[in-house]
Amino acid sequence: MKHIKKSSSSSRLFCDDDRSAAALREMAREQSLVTQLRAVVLPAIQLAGGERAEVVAQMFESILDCSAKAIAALKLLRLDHSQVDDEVLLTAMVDDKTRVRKIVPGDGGKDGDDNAKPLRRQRKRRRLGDDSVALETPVPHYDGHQWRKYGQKIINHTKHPRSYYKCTYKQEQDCKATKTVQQQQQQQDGGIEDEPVMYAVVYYGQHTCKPGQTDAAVVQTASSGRFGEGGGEELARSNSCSNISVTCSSVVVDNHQLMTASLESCCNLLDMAGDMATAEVNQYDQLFDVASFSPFDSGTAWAMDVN
DNA sequence: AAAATTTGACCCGT
DNA sequence: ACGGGTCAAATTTT
Repeated sequence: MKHIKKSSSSSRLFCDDDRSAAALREMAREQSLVTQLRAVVLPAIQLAGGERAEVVAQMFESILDCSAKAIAALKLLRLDHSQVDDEVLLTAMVDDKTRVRKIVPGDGGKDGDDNAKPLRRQRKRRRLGDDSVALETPVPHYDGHQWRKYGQKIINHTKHPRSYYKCTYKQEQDCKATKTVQQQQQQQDGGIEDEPVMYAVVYYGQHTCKPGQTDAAVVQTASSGRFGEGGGEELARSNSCSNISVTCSSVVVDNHQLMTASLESCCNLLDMAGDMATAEVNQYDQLFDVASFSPFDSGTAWAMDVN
């Protein structure tokens, strides 16, 4: 019987926290995998020509929507929890600011002060707590939507800039969806050479634009333009309150082996997709917009070169 | 010419 | 005050 007492409440908390965090990670991973699967499956179905493509696309959308909602719900729970046990958490995790975000209700802080500034326009700024979904993927551009880049920023302590996108139909249809994409730091050291470039994608808001006006023929390579050079890297998709990092992998036991195995399967999968697309393009020559469904562009190791 | 991206300034939450 | 999200003029691409 040593010091296993006073910390009992906090350790329990950590346990819960750990478990829910693990659950969140798994769910985010699921999202990443589904996203990647979609990038592989949809192009194939499209090329096979089928009215099924739309159905399948819808199903993918639904699946992703489900997990996004589940993630959001779980996050809310975590948030509540952390508020209730604020004191404990705050004292226990002083040095982990990113993990516990305390929500201060009042915070009058800096009001008054009505200086006469140029007052360009009232900008709504996204808040960190807003519902969002984050995930990591090698195919940040394929998500079935069209995006318009509206900014790029160099983020502290990161090697690659973050790109900001809003729905192409923001104007016409007032769609509020946005997303950010940022290439992940290549985690070297492992023996894995051709490790796929991964992008962190965070999705904010729901799409309210109607897909009807944007069928496959219209969907352009939302990213074929000029990326990759000076620093226009992109990321993929997500939408949650905090940054959940996911790595493509499958269920398992041994962490290390898991990573390796999953990465390999991931690469294989993507290679297959690349081959598929290339083959089809060569064969039909008219490529029915394969590119729009196979965002294997800049930086990544895809064999396909759209142009 | 129109549409999309780049880029630096602007602004706001922390 | 700082960091990062957004705006909008300039530039590039289509």
